[in-house]
Amino acid sequence: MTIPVRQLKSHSGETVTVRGWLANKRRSGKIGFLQIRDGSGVVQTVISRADVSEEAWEEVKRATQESTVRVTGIARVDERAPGGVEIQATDFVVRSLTEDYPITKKEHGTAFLMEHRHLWLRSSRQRAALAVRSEVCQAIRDFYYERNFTLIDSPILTPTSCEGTSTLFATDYFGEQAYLSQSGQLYLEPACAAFGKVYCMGPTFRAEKSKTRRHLMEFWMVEPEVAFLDFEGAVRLAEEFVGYLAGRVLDRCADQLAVLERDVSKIEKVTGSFPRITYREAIEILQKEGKEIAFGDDFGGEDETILANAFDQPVFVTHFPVDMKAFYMQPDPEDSELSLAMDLLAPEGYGEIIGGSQRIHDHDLLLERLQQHELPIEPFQWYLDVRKYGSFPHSGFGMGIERFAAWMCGLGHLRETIPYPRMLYKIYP
RNA sequence: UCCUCGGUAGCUCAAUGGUAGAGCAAUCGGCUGUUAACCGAUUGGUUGGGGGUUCAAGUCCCUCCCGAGGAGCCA
Repeated sequence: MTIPVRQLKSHSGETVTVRGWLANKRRSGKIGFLQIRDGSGVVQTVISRADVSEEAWEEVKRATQESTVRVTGIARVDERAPGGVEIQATDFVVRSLTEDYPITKKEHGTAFLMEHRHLWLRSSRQRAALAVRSEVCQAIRDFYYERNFTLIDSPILTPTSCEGTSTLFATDYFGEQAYLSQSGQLYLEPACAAFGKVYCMGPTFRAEKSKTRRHLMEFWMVEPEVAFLDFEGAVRLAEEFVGYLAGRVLDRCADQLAVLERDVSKIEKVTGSFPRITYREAIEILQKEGKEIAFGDDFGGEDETILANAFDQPVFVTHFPVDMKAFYMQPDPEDSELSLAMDLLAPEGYGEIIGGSQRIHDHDLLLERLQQHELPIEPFQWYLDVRKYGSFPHSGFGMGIERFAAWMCGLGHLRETIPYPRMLYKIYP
C-alpha cells in the first residue's frame, strides 16, 4: 500500500510502498541509505544488498539525485534515521532517471538558485518557507471567515491608478490603457456598504524600479475594510490579526521554523497589544539616535529598523502629516494637519508590514483632496459615490503577505517567501 | 534611475602583469549504519562580450552586457 511519508510512523511494522524523488543517496558495497521525498516529507530507506534482488541492487547503484523512485519495505521506528522512522527495503526501482541535476548538495549562490527556481522549490528550506506562506494565507482566510467578513476580490486590471503616485504596469485593454492593480482598497469601500465587513487578498503590482530585499514587483496583499469602524478600531483589528497569524504559525509550522532555524522566542513575544507611537514621537526617537530627520520627512529603511528595534513587539506609528499619505485618509479631528493613518513596523528590521487608515467619508472633503492631489475627478466618480449615497465612516488596512511571511521565517529577503518572485528585470522562470 | 561590489571548470571560489588551480558535482573503483558519508583515480577552461596598453593581460585602461547589495519609493 502506498503511504505518504507523513503518515509512516503510524504504519510501523507494516509493509509499505513510498514513491517520490531521491533527495540524497549514500552507498557502500553492501548497504545503501536513500533519502526519499514524496511531498509530504522525507524518509530514509535502508537497503541491504543481501535483502533485495540483484536487479533492485543495480537500481540502487543507478539511482541519481532527484530521480523518481519507488520503494517497498517494512516501516520501522529507528532513532538513527532522520525523522525517527525509516524503511527497510525489500524492493526498489527507478521510475524516471534524472541526469545532470543542476542543484547539487553543496552550496550555490542565490542568483544561480533563482535561475533554477522551479527546481529550488524542492529543497528543504524552500519547502519550509513556502509551507509557512501557505499557512499564513490559510490563517488569513480563517481569521476573516470566523469574524464574518465577506471576501470581495478586487480587479487586477484597472483603468486608473488607485493612489495616483506609484508607477504602474500598463497594458493594452482593447485599445485603451489599463493598469495592473496596486491596491484593492478603493474597490472594497463600495462593498462595505453592501456587506459591512469585507476583505480582499490577491496579487498587487508595483512597477517601481526598487532593488532591495524588501521589494518585489508582484506581491500579495490582504486588505480588510470595515464600515463604521473608526481609527482606533482599525488599529485594534490589525493588532488582533497579526497576533492571530503569528499564533497560527507557531502552532502549525514548528517543523518548518526548525528547518529555517528560526528563533521562535521572537515570535512568541507577539501577543497582546502592541506599543504605539505617533509620527512626531518617532521623529523624536530618531533624532535622539542622532539621525538627521525632520518633521515631514519619510522614514528610510534604516529609520524603520531603529524604531522597530526599540520594541520587542511590532510597533504602530500613527498620526502622520496629511501630505505624506494618500489622498483618502481622514484628518485627525484634533489636528487637521495630521491624518488618522497607521503603519505597523515588524521587529528585527522586517519593516512596514501594515499600512492603513480611517478613510474620508465626507464627500466635499474627499473632492477637495482629489483636487489638491491634481487627480482627475471623472475616473474617481464611482469612488465619490460611496460618500454621496449613504456615507459612513470606515477604516481598513493592507498587509504585505511576503513581508509578514519573511518575518515569521526569519528570512532576509522576500524572494524566498513567494514561489516565483518577480524582481527588477527578472521574470524567469 | 543613482551608488558600491562582483563575473575564472556544471557549482562555490583561488591565482605579485610571467606555465589557469582547489573543493564539490560528474564518471570509474573501494567500503554493512550513513547523516552535505568517507577513501582512491579520471574527466572537465575562448577567464561575460568587444576594443586598447604591454615583449607578455584572468590581472591594467575604455566600453557594453549580466548579477549581488544598497539608496530613493513602498507593502
